Amino acid sequence: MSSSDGGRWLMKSEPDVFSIDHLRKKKRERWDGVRNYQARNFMRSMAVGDQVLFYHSNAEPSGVAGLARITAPAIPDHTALDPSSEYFDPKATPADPRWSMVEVGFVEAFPRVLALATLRQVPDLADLWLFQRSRLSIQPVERHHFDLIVSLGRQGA
DNA sequence: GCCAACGTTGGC
DNA sequence: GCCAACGTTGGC
Repeated sequence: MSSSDGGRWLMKSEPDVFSIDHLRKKKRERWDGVRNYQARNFMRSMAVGDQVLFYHSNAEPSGVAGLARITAPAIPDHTALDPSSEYFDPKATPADPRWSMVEVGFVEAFPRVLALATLRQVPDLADLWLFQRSRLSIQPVERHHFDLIVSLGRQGA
């Protein structure tokens, strides 16, 4: 896979809930349950084919576990309208569902998770959003950052 | 399990 | 519209 002209993103998931191996088995998954406006707005700006760093959060170790890509653009997140869903939002309505989700497809898993602690030691990654915006679950990634992380991840760094 | 960071809510 | 209280995220 070479660099495309599309967008590049980092998306976090807790591997106990949904890991890169879950995505590998399912091939595609709807990224529902995002309840943060900034993250939602980034999803709305995604295009099919955009590349994604799949990040394991709250993990041992936390870090980038592999690559995914966007396989369907943002549509309303129906879980916000479902009272039985843990993601139910009483303020969401069919006319204004408030929240969005994209579909993500598996691309590859790194030989091992590229740990956050390792990323922090790479000088060229010093201004990665991940370090400053640690609570933002979906964020854009600069091309040079993305390519470097992919290179390190494939090496099993 | 602790706690810092920070987004959201709600009283005023 | 400010801001204190509260809840959540996520590293360690």
